[in-house]
Amino acid sequence: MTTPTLDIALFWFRRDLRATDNAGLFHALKSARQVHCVFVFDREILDALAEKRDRRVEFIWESVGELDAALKKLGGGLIVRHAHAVEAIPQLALEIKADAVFTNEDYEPQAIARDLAVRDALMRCDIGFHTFKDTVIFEKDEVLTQVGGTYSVFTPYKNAWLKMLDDFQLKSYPVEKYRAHFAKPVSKDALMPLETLGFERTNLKALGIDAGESAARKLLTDFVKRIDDYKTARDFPAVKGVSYLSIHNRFGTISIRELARAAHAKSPGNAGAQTWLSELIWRDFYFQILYHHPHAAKSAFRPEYDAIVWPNDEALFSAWCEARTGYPIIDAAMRQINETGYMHNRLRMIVASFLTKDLLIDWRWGEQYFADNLNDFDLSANNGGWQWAASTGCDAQPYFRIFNPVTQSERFDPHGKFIRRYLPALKAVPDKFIHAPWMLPPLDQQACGVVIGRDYPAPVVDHATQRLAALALYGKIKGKP
DNA sequence: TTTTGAGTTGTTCGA
DNA sequence: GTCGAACAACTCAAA
Repeated sequence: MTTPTLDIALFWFRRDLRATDNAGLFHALKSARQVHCVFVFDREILDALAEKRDRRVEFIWESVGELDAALKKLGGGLIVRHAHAVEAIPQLALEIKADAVFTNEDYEPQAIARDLAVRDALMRCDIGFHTFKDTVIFEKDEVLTQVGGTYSVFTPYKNAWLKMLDDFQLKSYPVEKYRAHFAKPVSKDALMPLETLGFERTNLKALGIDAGESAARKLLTDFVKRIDDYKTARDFPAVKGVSYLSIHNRFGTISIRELARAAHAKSPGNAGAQTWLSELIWRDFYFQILYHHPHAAKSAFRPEYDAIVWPNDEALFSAWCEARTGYPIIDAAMRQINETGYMHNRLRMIVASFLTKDLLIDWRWGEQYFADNLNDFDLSANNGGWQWAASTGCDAQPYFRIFNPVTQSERFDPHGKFIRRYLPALKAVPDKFIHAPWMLPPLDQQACGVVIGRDYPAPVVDHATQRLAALALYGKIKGKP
C-alpha cells in the first residue's frame, strides 16, 4: 500500500452513485489520509425542473440513501447538501480544510462548464481538482484513427475499441482496499427528506424500478442469465429481452466496467453478449461524439441538414406526445414513456422515425420530449439516437431509410401483445388488424367494440403520403452547402 | 496521393 | 411469399 501524499481530500459524487469499483473514489482514498464524501442536490438542475414529481430525482434520492449506508459500512459516510454545486463544493472543501477535490469526469457540455468554474474557484484557494475516467470504458481521446483523428463512423470506432480493450480497461477499482482512509461524516449534513428538496414521491416503486447499487446488480445477474437470447429478444418490446440497466448506467449505480466484464467474459462465441457489448460501445461512441462535436447538442451533426425547413405542425406534435396518432405501435410506445418514463429501444427508433419522417417535425422537439420524460435520459445517447433517426447524424446511411410503422409493428410485435398492454381499447381487435385497425371493416369495428374515430383515433397522417413528403423535404436540401 | 470498401437497427418494387 | 435490386451518392478510414 502506498503512502498517501495528501492529508485531506473531498470526493464529490455526481453520476457515479456507488461505493464499489469507483475510479475517482479509489484514487481519492489512495491519495489522501482522510477522505470526505459529498453529494450535492444541485439547485442549478433541480430548480429548472417544472414538474415536482420526477422519477429521476426520486431515483437519485433513493440511490444516495443507499450510497450513504454503503459508505457507513466502510467506515465513512456521505455529506449531503442542497445548494448550487459551483459554490457548495469550494465552500465545503474550505470547511473541511481539503487539499484537493476528487471526482469522476462528466463529459456533457453543461457539466464541463460547471467543473471549469469549480476548478477555478478551488484554484484560487490553492485546492487541487482531480478528475478521473469512470463513466466510460474509453473516453474522448483514447480511441483514435491511425492518423490520430477522432472517429465519426461507428463500425471502425467499434473495431478499434475492441482491439484496444484489455484487462487494464476492465479492472475494478477496489474502494474497500483503502477503507481506513474514510473520514467520519458530520451528522448535520445527513440526507434530507425528498420533500425538503421540493419534490414528491412518484410511481417509481409501483413501476418496480428500484434504485441503488443492489438493485442494479440484481438486474445484471438476471440479465446475464438471458444474455444468450439478447441479440434477437432485444427487438421485441413485449418480451423481456433487454437488460433494463439504462437508468443505472445514467446514474452510475453500477460500474460500466462491471457490465463490460460480464459481457466480455461471455463474448467469444456468444452472439448475445457480443451484441450487448456493442451497445456499451455505442454508449462510449456517442459520449466522444458529443465531446468532440458539441454543436451537435443544439443542431445537426451534419450542418447541411440544418437547412431543412420542418413543417412542425403543433397539432400533430400533440397527437404524438399524447398517444393519439391512430398508429397503435406509436401510441402504445408513447403511453409507455408517459406512464413509466421508459420506452423500449426498438420503439424509440420507431416513434423517432415517425415524428421526423411521417409527421415532419424537427427532431429536436422529440429529443426534448425524451429529455423531459425518460428516466434514463442521457444527453449524448439521446442526441445521437435522435440524429440517427432523423438522418442528420453520424450514420452514413441514406435519408430514405424511413420506418414503416405498420411493418415494424408486424415484425416486432406480431400478436400485438405490447400494443394491447398499453391500448386496452384495442383488446378485441384481431391480430391481423391490430397494427392498422382502420383497415377493419365497419361491421367488424362494431363487433369488437372499437369504432375508429370514436373509441380509437383514425390515423393522423397517411404513411405512404408522408414518406414521399419526407423524401421531398430532405431532397430539397440535397447538394446545397 | 489515390483507391477501395463499407456504412446498426429499412422499405418498396417487381420478378 | 420470397428475393434481389434500387433507393443516390457521399464520407470515412484504411490500404
